[in-house]
Amino acid sequence: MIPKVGSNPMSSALIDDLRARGLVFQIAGEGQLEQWLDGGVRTLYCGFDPTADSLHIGHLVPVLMLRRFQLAGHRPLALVGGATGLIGDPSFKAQERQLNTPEVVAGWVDRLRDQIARLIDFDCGESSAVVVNNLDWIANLDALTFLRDIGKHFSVNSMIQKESVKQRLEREGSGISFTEFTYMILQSYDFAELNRRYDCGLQLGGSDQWGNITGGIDLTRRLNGNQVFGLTVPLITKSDGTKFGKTESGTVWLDAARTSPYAFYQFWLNVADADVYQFLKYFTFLDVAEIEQLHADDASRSGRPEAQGVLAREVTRLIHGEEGLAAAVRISQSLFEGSLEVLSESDVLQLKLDGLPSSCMRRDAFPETLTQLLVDAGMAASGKQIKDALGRDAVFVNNSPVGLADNARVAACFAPERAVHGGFYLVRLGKKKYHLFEVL
RNA sequence: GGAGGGGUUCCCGAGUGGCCAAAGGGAUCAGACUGUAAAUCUGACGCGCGAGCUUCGGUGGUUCGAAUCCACCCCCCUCCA
Repeated sequence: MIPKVGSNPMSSALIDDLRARGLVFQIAGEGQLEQWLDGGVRTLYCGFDPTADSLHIGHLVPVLMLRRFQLAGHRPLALVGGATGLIGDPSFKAQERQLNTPEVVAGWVDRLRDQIARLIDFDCGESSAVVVNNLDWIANLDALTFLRDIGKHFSVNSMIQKESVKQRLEREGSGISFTEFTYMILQSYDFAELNRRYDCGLQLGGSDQWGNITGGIDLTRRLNGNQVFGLTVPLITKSDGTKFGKTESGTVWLDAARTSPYAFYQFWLNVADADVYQFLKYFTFLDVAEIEQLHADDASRSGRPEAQGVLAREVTRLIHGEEGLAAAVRISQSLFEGSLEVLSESDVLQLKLDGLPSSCMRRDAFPETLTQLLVDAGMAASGKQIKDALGRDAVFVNNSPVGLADNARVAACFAPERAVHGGFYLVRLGKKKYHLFEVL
């Protein structure tokens, strides 16, 4: 549940809470930021560049930060980088990025705006959020104005000192184009412009944005004579050292069409014990004390912790709403806890609608082998893997085990009398992979 | 422009004429154990149900036979100008 705005009106308490959650990595203007926040309703912003048609869970912490500030009574601006997305941020990137066409980027901007809009409140009085697009002030910026009025404030000497571009400057083989090198200037200009237009005084970002944020702070002081602040959140890491936000099937997106609510829910449900309490602090609005209590309770009990379930429900509800959460829970329960026989026909159809991987085929169009069929369905990368699973009795069609001997007997495995509700077959590979086949 | 080093299967990295679909490690997939964890152990890991087919920067060549030898080309790294 998203708490109501104004539930935590004390701003210095906000920073304390953020620190307790481990959400503060660096602060520019340390010491003065708290006072500034305590002085009234403040405006802050965080930018999101359109690099795809959806945000992914890597973007979630900064978006939720906007929400956290809003809950504390401040006004968040969500900036979508319609202009900066056309340039490409070089920060800590190993290589020059491929440019996307303006049409494509514009389409992505719309998608991101819709996604962000669902997570912050646009109708809560003076804390109401605003979505802005830097294309509005950068598109018509002419070269001379840019060079004389903005560029003059930047020292190349200091720009090349920034850690975020250092490796690109020093590394042989992969340099940096002038285009990407100027990215920092555009983002800095955003801050100054938002300060001028909205009296925005704080920029949030990931730790990789530190260089761009301090650049904006300097420019705002020079251009507008105002002192503004910066705050970065830490890079989300996992205890096992692997990259956060990726699964075997790739990035975990916020868009339900790319990552189903079921898959999304499962992602959080499978978070390691060593990470789950920290993630609860990062990704939910539960009180830190509440999370600590949950941690203590889990530790005092043997068996499976409850934290993953709490995390999965909270975050899935936040992103996909009560309906999305209900769908995810429904599928998870029927697959992992219930038995398939008890599913009604509408339940089976619902599994499909709820995002369980599924495919439809004609009975007379079966491939020759199960390996082929399941690879085509995307259940494994190669027939070898299916073969291995078949040999270990790890494949089930509607809960009936099928083995290596059945490989060439596809029709028998999918015999009409084995179907559920006419023509449905739920194939399980291993413990967690499911695929629903509808055979006509 | 000159001198040297290097490009191997998803990644790192061995391999310098047949025993090589190519050591070892990582990642990944499956099994056991569990909690739809972690750790550990086992198996798989170019493609193919199989016969078999296709790989070792590229193109040609030598050879009964090449990732390994030769020629040319492309790319990367280090040092010197």
